[in-house]
Amino acid sequence: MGEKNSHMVDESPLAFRIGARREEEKAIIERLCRGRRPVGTQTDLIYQGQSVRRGYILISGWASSYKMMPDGSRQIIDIRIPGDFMGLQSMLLRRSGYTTRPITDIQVAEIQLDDLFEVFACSPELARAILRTVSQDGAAIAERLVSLGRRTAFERVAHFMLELGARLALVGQGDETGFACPLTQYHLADALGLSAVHTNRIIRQLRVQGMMTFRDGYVTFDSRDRLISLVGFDPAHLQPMHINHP
Amino acid sequence: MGEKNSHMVDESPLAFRIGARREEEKAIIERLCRGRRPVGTQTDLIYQGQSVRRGYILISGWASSYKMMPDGSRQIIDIRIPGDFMGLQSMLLRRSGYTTRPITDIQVAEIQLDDLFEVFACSPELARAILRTVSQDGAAIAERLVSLGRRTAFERVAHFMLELGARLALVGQGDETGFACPLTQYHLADALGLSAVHTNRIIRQLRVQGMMTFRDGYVTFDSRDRLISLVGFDPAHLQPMHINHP
DNA sequence: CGAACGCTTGATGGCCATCAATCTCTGTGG
DNA sequence: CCACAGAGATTGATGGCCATCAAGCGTTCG
Repeated sequence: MGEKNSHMVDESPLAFRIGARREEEKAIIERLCRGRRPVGTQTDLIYQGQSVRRGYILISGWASSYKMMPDGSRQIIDIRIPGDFMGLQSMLLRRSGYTTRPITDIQVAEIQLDDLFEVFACSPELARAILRTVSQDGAAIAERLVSLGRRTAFERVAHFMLELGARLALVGQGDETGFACPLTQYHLADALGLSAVHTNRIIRQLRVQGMMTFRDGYVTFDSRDRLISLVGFDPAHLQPMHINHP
Repeated sequence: MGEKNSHMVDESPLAFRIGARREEEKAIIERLCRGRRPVGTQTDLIYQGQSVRRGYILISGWASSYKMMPDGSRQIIDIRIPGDFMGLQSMLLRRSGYTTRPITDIQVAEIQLDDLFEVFACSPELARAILRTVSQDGAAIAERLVSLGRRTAFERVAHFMLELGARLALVGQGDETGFACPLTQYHLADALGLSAVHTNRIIRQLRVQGMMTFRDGYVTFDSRDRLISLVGFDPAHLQPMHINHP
């Protein structure tokens, strides 16, 4: 479970995720993550349209980046979990198109673009590993694009939960039996392009069919293998990484 | 039009796009793009599931990257135009989740990951500019995620065409009156999560309303301003770039 | 204790998928 | 030179998935 790995997570989910083993590499990442600070759920880290050039590494807690639509509806671009980069785009582009807001209370490390380039200069291997995590994040978004374009509501929910479980496992939180999940059904709906009402029905359907239970902040895979084959989930793009063993 | 800028496009759409003005920078990009070669529409550049570590810069022509679904349907992740990177993910991750295939005959420059890191080491400014173009590509995908999640078919088609027009303008092809577009209605449908039949109806609707015409391989914005305000298009994330003037 | 939030379930309807048929255009081979 | 096949575009008819509206429930918290 997440318990026994929690010390790794607290210390540096990023190092854990990219498989940094040598002290030297851990030290570089630790320096990158210096100056961590807590942020509450009321505070937007990055605001739709702002032009501040900051990025963050999420140390603990969950966040979401989303876009508000003119009619008041919302599309969540991505759910961010410990070890994820946030705001790379607003660092590089003129403006961020999206708002990033904590879902739970979180801890973040603020990073400057120059810090990243410094890492790139110091350790090409580490640079490669970091680019790889960013690519993984991109692949996750592309995978949800596929979901929204060509999958039914049932498949979307199943894929999303399986994917989230796999990502969490990469940073030592949760395993194939399930994971702690602070999302509401509204978060799910907004991430998957569904209405909250319909999302609720699908969750019930998953529960009734003995596939998956989402209740009281916890997701349980009641029959993970059947679910995986039923919806055609492919975890290929989420393999764990090891520096120097790409 | 594309005509008068065609020499820039042929020489290096990437240099043009990132606003490389100094000869030194152009030379670095030119070296990155050495060894260009043609690829026909029958040949997949990157194949869903392959593990070859290659990337490409698209020099001329259009391509698409997509995922085939078990039921035979298709979701296009992105349409690639000159100046775009292709296959960064398959360079960094273990496998590519998607197939990349030319739409027209194209010219590509094959690049290795080490080439990129070399550029990063040589010219931080250029590195930043390249990362920025990659971020732009990511932002474009996120923007289509929003479309598939929360916009009607009408809005999706309009946004997609406006965005494509803006991206093409960045590499000197087309302008606000329209652009040459080798896509079929099937491409459009597969990119927007729609059926080809419905896509056809929406295109007719756009034409009848005097907003936009898509016919014989050419997109014409009959009333671009009205269309932009009608569907709430925001080109903020597509501003042209200038090295050293971020 | 009332308000806010999240979850749940029923009823109605609309957007868009699907099936089906026709038409044009292009390229190919007899 | 024409028959034919295939790709792409177009339009009508039918139906299903999911949005929307509406109402009620339990829990938390000021």
